[in-house]
Amino acid sequence: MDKKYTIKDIAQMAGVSKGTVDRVLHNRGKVSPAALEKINEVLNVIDYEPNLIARNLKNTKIYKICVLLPDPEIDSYWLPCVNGIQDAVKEFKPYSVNITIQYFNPESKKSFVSANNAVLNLEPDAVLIAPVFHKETIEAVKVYEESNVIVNTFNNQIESNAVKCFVGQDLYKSGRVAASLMNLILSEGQIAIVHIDESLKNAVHMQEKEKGFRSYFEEKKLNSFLLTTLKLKHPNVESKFLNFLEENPDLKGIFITTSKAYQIATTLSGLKDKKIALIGYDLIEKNVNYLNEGLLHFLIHQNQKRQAYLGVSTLAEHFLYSKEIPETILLPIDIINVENADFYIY
Amino acid sequence: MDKKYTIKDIAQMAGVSKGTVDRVLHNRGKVSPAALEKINEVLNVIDYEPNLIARNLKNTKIYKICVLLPDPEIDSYWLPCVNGIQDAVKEFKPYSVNITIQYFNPESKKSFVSANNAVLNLEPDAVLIAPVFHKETIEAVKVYEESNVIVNTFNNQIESNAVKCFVGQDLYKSGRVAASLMNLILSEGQIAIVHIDESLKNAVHMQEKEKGFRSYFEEKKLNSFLLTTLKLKHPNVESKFLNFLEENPDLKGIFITTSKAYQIATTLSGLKDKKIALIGYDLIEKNVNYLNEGLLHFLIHQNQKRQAYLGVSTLAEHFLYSKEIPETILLPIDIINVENADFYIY
DNA sequence: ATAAAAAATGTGCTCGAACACACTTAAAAA
DNA sequence: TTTTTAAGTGTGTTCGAGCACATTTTTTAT
Repeated sequence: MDKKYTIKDIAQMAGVSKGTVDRVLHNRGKVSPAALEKINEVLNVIDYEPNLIARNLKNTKIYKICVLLPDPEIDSYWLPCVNGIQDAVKEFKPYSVNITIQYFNPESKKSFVSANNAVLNLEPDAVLIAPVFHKETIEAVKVYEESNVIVNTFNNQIESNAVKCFVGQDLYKSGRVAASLMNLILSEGQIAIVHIDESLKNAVHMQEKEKGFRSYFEEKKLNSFLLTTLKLKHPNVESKFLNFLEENPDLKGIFITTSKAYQIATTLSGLKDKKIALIGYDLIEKNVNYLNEGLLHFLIHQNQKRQAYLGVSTLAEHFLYSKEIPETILLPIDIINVENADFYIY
Repeated sequence: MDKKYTIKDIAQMAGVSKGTVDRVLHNRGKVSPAALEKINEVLNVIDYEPNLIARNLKNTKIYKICVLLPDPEIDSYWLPCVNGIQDAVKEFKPYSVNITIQYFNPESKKSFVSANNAVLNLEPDAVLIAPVFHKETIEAVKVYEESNVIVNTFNNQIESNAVKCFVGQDLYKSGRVAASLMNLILSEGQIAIVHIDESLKNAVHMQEKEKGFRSYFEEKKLNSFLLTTLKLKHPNVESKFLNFLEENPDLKGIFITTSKAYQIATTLSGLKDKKIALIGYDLIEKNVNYLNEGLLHFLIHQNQKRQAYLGVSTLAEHFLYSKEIPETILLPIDIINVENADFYIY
């Protein structure tokens, strides 16, 4: 019943040679109707599963997968991704899949373009892109498509049907999750939605989260809340935020749409009298520290490590085992507080 | 640089035959110091990774893994586990690993014992047990050890160093997580810790959760809360609970330590005037429905599906790729509310 | 010095799928 | 009927690791 049948077994049972069986299995034609029927009869009775091990043995091609990632030394947000990729590298090392990372400067479009050119020169079979620059990515993807290179993206979504698969999170929903948590901590008052970012690369990202956040309060008709949006940019994050605090002395909660919640927490830790609910994103060390201190109340885990890992592993498994690549992989929106954070940090 | 070296390559480089290289790689002895040195020199320079595909090709042994699981038709709690196992079955079908499930009646120790005997007759290479019956499991594990069968457990932990690996959750911590959420919904009042179970099989399980729950309030010195424990057993869950409600009219919150939170929610849905915070376990359909209705506030996801999957997949990968089996795999304590539940339901 | 034993080394086959190529049989054309 | 072409079928090799066995070299004993 659970015996593993081989092509040779089938050939024997059908009274033909393994070559003929092979032709039937792969629709290579050149098979007489009589032989076809005999073989199909056998195939209908038994449950043939080709031995993937043997199939791949013959395949000496080394598949090349390139990952385009912002340099984590410039923006440490991307560090977990490197770990995720390295996990995949380790996993697929014994197989004929070669994974390389190409870093670029997340503040320089030029750097992104030249990184793409470098990748193209490596003639990869597939690439995984963190599409920080929208327009430039669209163009790069076009070139990859012409060269028959499979493209996966992660973290940020871009609209292009040349992209095979996107790994990420439903940002709108994650904003709603944040809102539901905020509504649990507070029952009324002013809440600020704060966008902190050096560049405005994540504009769409942050907007989606804000939309989701606001939708929750609107839908539930929670009129006792007042939502205010605040944009902060690199050199003067703290000063501008302090201004905002002075102008809004009754602020009760802050939803930070990026991983920079720790910056707000740092500022607030200097003001002892303020008791403000903070919800942010990502389990980076500084955030977790403030979680432990009780200044940060919730973090939403975007699990970039797993995003990056899944981005390449689906590609590798596609090449190795001809697994299908799903169009989108949406990771769960993990709710983290001080009590369960440990289990999400690797 | 990233070329894949084969044993033949190494043999050629070292000026010996592949047989000798093989002996060195596997410490099979019978190698002259001169040859050993030459080969080691080559191995130090290049980065040899044996081709696992080729290695496993020759290995025609079909590994047998048996899963001992309570019949999900008797207790639907175990249904997700079946799905997890079936995922693993699908994944490893093309390889020489055979996974079978042996069901037993979770209310009958006799059934568990006979299931173990049936499994033993199949002469498995490894088993994964849901150790519902503590004493019986310990004894069964002893027998498996004597027959050199690897034993993994999941869901419940048992103390036996004959068990190779446990997959589960930190129950104490999960109780603390529940407490932290309760403390967010309520700021004072009486909270009931409710243990619901047909049999008292999960005694340790539930106790650990209660300990964790209580520890949170004790540690934070939250004296405005009053914690009460309530045990409910099958035939008269509702009546006893209604009694309890009458005797404790000021009850503000309930923490249900099993997956039966929906039973409490059902009863409460009949009493319109009560507004009680509910936190329970497991994303079973009935619970999720009450989550959507707003009667249940939080669920803690124990992810039995993944527990079962990991339980067998670590075994399969151990056999196929000689991966190490970790001693314990602790799954994260996922916090679920109505906003993020979708992403955890498969 | 020669035979016997031991140690070291090399050869060749296996696993299952895939595919090139050789071969046989049947059908169509001369 | 014979030749040519096409259709159908079978054989043999490859992939890399692993291991049995044959062969060669070295060491030890007689």
